[in-house]
Amino acid sequence: MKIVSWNVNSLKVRLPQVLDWLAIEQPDVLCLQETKQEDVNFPLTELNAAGYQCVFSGQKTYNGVAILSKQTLQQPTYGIPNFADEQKRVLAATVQGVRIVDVYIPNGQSVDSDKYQYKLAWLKALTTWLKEELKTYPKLALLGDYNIAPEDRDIHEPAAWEGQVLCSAPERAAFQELLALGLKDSFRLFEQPEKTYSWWDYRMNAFRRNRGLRIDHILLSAPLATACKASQIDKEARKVERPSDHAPVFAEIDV
DNA sequence: ATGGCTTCATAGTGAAGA
Repeated sequence: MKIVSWNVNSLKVRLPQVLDWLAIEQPDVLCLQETKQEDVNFPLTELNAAGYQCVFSGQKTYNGVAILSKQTLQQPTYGIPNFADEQKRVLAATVQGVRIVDVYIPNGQSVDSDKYQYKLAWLKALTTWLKEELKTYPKLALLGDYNIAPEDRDIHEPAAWEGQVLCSAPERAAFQELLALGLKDSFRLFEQPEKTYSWWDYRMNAFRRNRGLRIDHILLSAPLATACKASQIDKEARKVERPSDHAPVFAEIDV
């Protein structure tokens, strides 16, 4: 089972790229973030025609998540239960007995902002929920844009980013709390090239200079981590004309 | 250099992203 996370930064703008990419890569499951599209405008017809079932939760302008799957999507959940949030950032569904959780974790803007406090509270609510979810679904994959670079090796210039949002100690501690649930970072289960990132700023030729961060992740519960055969980041998708600023992140699991 | 670039909502600019 090939599962992928991709922050597309507007599904309206990126739909042709997503369709081209699906036709080539043929993942079993694709989790999208930042669709920035109300549900009434979701391109269901096009994606169904491409062979994918969909669940989606969107809003105008910001946020928005969707799960695309070749196989039947069951037991969909919208948002974090018992956590009031106007922002559409979470979707879960079961595919072939695997619980797929798609998250667009808040950016946080800067460590001294209200949005940063919202991010930390949000992460706490996510962790509390997943602890319960894992009891129901031992085979669980948490995919998405985490907006957290877990370690210095996930940053092109750690000194410049030290203590900044996406890299701060409380955010990294929150990431460790997710790992403490028994989840594994699929990317780090394997030997990886140095300086591999999943996001590059649109400005300052950041992609050409490989000035990036690894902030998109696929965490796997123990039974899935054991069954994981590969994980990589598809940098090619960032090279096309008018790309998303994020690249797709892959994990391949024997299920 | 507190900018750089892209998107959205909107009709000239501002917010937000990361």
